Amino acid sequence: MDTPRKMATAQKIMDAAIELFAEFGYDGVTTEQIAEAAGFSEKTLFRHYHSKQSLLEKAIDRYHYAEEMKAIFDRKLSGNLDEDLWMISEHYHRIMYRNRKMLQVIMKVGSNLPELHQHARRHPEVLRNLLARYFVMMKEQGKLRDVDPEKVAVTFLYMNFGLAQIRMNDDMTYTEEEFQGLLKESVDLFVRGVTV
Amino acid sequence: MDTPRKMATAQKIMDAAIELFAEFGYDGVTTEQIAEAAGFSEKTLFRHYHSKQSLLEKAIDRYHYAEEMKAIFDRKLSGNLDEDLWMISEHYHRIMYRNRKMLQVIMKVGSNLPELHQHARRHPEVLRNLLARYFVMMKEQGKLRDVDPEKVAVTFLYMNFGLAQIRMNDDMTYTEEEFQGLLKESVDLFVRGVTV
DNA sequence: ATTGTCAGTCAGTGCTCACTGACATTCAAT
DNA sequence: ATTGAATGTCAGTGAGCACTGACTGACAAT
Repeated sequence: MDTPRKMATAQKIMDAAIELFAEFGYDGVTTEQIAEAAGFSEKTLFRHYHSKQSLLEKAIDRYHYAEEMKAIFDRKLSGNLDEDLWMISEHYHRIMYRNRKMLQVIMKVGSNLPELHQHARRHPEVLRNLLARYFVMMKEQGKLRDVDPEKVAVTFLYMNFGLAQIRMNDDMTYTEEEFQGLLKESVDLFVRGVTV
Repeated sequence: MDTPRKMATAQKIMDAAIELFAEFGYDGVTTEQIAEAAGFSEKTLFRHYHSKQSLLEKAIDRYHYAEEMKAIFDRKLSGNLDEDLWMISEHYHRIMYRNRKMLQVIMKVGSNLPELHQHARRHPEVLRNLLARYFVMMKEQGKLRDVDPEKVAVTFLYMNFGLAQIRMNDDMTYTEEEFQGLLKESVDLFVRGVTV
């Protein structure tokens, strides 16, 4: 049976693992270090996860984002370019920030674990398609100047991806407010760039 | 004496090392694999680099970009926003593409090697300052609308950084031409976004 | 008081890996 | 043909690491 106590320790161990994997990489961390950081013995780690790799794999299941973005596109779009893009950006960065540790892990894991890469690469792909569809729609409604919606989608996606990097590491070069200001300016710039 | 033969093997070994580090990460590659990929015995690797880490460190000396970007700003700017930004982007992406393997290495190395991170983080910082100064100048000359030059610089930098990611891995989702087209559209969009 | 669950201890196994030393071999230049 | 530098071979060392097994202790529910 999965008692709450059991789950709590499993959780703590995973938290510690993600934290350490993000900083030092999968190969850069020992199971002993993970266990110690979680406050348990190494033995306990192996009782909950039968291998180091399975621990990583379970952690990856935490990493969502495609699904969440899809939901946003399905429900919340107004048709106002400025509003929509701002909203999309906000959600995107919230998701990226929440998952930043796992993202660092994924970026650091090499091709040793190929399934992981496939898995991770799917997500931005989904978002790109959602954005492209959206821009096609907007163009049909005459809300864009003569641009290639695909390219515009990619530009918007990677602009945001780039900006998200700023908050990946924990150095506080930007406060939350400063970052929001930066985002605001970026999205505004982008909207001006694609409208007439 | 450093004979040409000696240098050639040292070079081959380093090339192989960078290639493998980029794909599997520093900890994910053995010295034996590196030597084999380079076509030499492991022993020879250690005769040229007295440790695995020193091999990585020597490799990092290859990684330039701040200096190159500085040179571009010093000489080649015309004052025409569109031209300048397009030129800067082009150079940036050429440098990033040339150094892509090392960039992958750097991104994958964990905090085990902190000097490396410091070293790497300096480069975008320099470029950001160069861009900020440039946008301040342009604004003084009345070539920008009422924007914050710092934020504009950061947006431009990270937009390009994001786009550079597209070509980091060797999956050929974009051809060289398609990528240039994408860049063109991005820079164009950006220029429209910051001018009146 | 008993029993089941979860965690700790400790000693250990088997493997991998960075790195070495002694000696043999290849190769290029004279 | 000789020499010296560069590379190969092979066997090994010592450390680190994922992972295990046998056993003990803490605690909560019945």
